[in-house]
Amino acid sequence: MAATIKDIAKLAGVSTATVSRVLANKSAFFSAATATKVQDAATSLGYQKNTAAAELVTHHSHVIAAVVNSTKTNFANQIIEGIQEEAHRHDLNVIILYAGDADPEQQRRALMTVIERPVMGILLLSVDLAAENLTLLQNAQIPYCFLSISFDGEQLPYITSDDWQVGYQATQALLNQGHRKIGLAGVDRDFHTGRQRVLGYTQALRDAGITPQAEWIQLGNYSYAAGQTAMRAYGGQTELTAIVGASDMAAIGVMNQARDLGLLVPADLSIVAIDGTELCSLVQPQLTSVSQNFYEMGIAGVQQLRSTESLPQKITPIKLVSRQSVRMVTPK
Amino acid sequence: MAATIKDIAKLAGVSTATVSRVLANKSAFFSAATATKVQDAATSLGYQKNTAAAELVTHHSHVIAAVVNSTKTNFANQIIEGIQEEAHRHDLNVIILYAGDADPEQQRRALMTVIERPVMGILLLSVDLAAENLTLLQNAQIPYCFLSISFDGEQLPYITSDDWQVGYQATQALLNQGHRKIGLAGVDRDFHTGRQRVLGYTQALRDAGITPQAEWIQLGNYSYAAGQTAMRAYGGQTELTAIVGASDMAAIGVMNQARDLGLLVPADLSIVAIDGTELCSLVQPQLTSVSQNFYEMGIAGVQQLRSTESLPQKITPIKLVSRQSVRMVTPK
DNA sequence: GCACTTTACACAAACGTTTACAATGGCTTA
DNA sequence: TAAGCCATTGTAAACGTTTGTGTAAAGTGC
Repeated sequence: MAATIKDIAKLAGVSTATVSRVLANKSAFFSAATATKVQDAATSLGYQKNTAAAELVTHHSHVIAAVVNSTKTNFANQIIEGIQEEAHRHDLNVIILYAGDADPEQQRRALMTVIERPVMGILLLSVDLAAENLTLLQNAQIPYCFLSISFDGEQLPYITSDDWQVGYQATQALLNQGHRKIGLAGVDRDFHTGRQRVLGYTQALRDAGITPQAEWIQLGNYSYAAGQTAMRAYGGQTELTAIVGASDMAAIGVMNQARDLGLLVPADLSIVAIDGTELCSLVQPQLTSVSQNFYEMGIAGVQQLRSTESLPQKITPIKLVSRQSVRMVTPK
Repeated sequence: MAATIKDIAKLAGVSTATVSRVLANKSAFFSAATATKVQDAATSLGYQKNTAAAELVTHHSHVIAAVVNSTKTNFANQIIEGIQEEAHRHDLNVIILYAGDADPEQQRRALMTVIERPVMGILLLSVDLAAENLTLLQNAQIPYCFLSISFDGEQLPYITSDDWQVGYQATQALLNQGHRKIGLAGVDRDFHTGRQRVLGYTQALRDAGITPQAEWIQLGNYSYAAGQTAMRAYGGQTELTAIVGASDMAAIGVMNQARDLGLLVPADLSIVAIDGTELCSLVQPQLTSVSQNFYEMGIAGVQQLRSTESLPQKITPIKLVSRQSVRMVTPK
C-alpha cells in the first residue's frame, strides 16, 4: 500500500491536518521546524498524493479534458498545443480523450469517463456530438466549449474560424489570380461549418460576376479519399482551372488524383487548401492555403473555460498563405 | 450540487447500500421492485456517479493512461487506435497525456497527473523519460510499459519493432535493387532504437560486401528538418544512389530537399522510409517503406498491462511495403 | 503579573462511494 | 409449532484527503 498522510503524520509525530497543510504549503499555519520534519517524513516514505481523495473534498479539480474525434484531418495537434500551453500557464493539467469518428457509442464512452470524475472543464475539438450525448454533456454541470466547429440554431459555446470567410477568401485567392471556373471539393453540407464554407464560396463567385454551377461542388467528409473522389468526379477534362480543397487532406487528395488524371498542379490546375497545417509544406508542390489559427483556438478555449461569464462564441482569425499550388491565369 | 446516492436513497426510501448495489447491478442482492424504484429515482435526479469516490474505496480503476511525446513524427495515432480498441474490449477507458518533446518538466507534469490519481496502467509511447522521471514512474507502483522504444541496459518492459531488423531490411531492400552506395538520414545515436537501426544498416552493407562510409550516415532527430539537413549535407553531387530515411518525416525531408538540389526521386535517388504511416502514400512519389505495426503495438501494450506476469519485452513484426520511391539500378 | 492576542498544532467532520456484517421477516420442513 | 434457511435490506466502517473549530503555549503591552 502506498503511503498516506496518516503515515507521514505518525512518522513526523504530528496530526494529519498539519501534514496536509505543510504539503499544500498553506504557510502561516505551521512552523519551519515542523515543516521540515513533515517534508522529510514524506520523502522518506515516498509519499504520493492521492488527488482523487483531495478532489473529493475540495470539490474542484485542476484538469481540463480535451475530447477529439479521430478524424481524417489533422489539425487537432495544433489545437492541443495551444490548450496545453495556456493550461500550464494556469497550473491546469490536460487529459485527452478520443471520441471516435462520429460514433455515438464511442462519444458516450469518452464523455462518461470525463463526466464521472472531477474535471474543471471540457473542450470538444471539432466533435459533432450526437443529440443524446449533448444532453449528457449539458446535464453534467461542467463548463464546456466546442472548438473548430460551429452550430446553427442552438446557442452552444464555440470558438472557431469564420467559416463563411474561409470559403470566401479561399475562392477569392483564386479569383484574384484570374481563375473563373472554380470547384469546391470534399466539403460536407450536413453541418454548419460546411454549409458556411459553401456559402462563402458561392458569394465570392457571385461577387465576381460568376454563376456557380452545381457540379462544381463535390461533397465529402474532408478526407483524403473525399478529395480523390471529388477530383475523379470532375475528371481529366474538367472545365475547372482551380479547386478549393475543403481541408488540407482533401486538397492533397485532389492534387494526387489530378496527377493520376494527367493534370499538373499548378500548371493545369490550381489548388487552395483549407486549414494550413504542416501537411501543406510537406507535399509537392506546396499547397497555398487559407490557414486557420488552431493554436489560438486552443488558447481561447482554455480561457473560455476559466472565465465565469460565458461569452458564448468567438472567432479566431484566418489568413491566406501563398505557397506553390496556385498560378495566375491571364484572362483570355 | 449534483445528486448522490444518498439523495437517491432518500427519494426511493431505501438505504445507500441498496442503491449502490442496484446501480452496480450486483444482482441477487435486491428485488426487482426496489431495483425499479431506485432506477427511477436515479434518473429523475439526473444522477451521475462520482467515480473518483468509488475508486477511492475499491482501490482499483478502469482507466489506462497513454503518455505520448508531441514528437515530430506521427505514428502515435496508430498506436492509440490499437490501445483504444483493445481497451474497450475489456471495458477500460483511455486517457491520453502529452509529455512534450523530451522536456523533463513537461514529462513530469504528465506523469504526475496520472500517478496522482488512480489509473490501472501507464503506456509510454516512444517517450524517452529523463532519469528522475523514470524513478518517479517506478516508485508509483503502477504497471507500465514502453511502446515503440527500446532500452539497452536496464530491464524495462517495452514493446517495439526489432530496430536492428528495421535498419537491416530497409537497407537490404535497396541492395536488392542494385544499389551499393546507400545513406542513412536523420537517425540518432543517443538512444538504443537509433543505435540498433544504424547497426542493422551497417551489417546489411557488410553482408553485401560493402564498406560503410562514415559520411553516409547523417544523424538527426527523425524530423522533417533532420531529413532536409541530411540531404543538404550529402549535396547535389552525392555519390549515393539511395537513402534510408530514419522515419517517414525524415524521408520526406530528404526527398523534398533532393528535389531542391535538382535530384529526381526515384530516377536520380531512391528512398526507403522507416515507419510506413499514411504519410508515405500522401507524398509524390509515394514512399516505399519498412512499415511497423503500430496498431499491434497498442494492442500488445494493453494486454501487457492487464497480464499479471510481466514478460518484459515483446517484438512486433515489420514488413516492407513497396511503393514508388525506389528504382532498380543495373550494376555497371 | 495580568489580560490579551497570536502562533502552532490537534480533533473531528465531511466528501461520495463500496462492502462486510447484522438484522429482519417469510417460508420450508419435520 | 419450533427450528432453520434464504432473500432482502440496513448499519456502519472505510478509503485519503481538506478544513472549520478548539486549545494550549508563547508572546505582547501595561
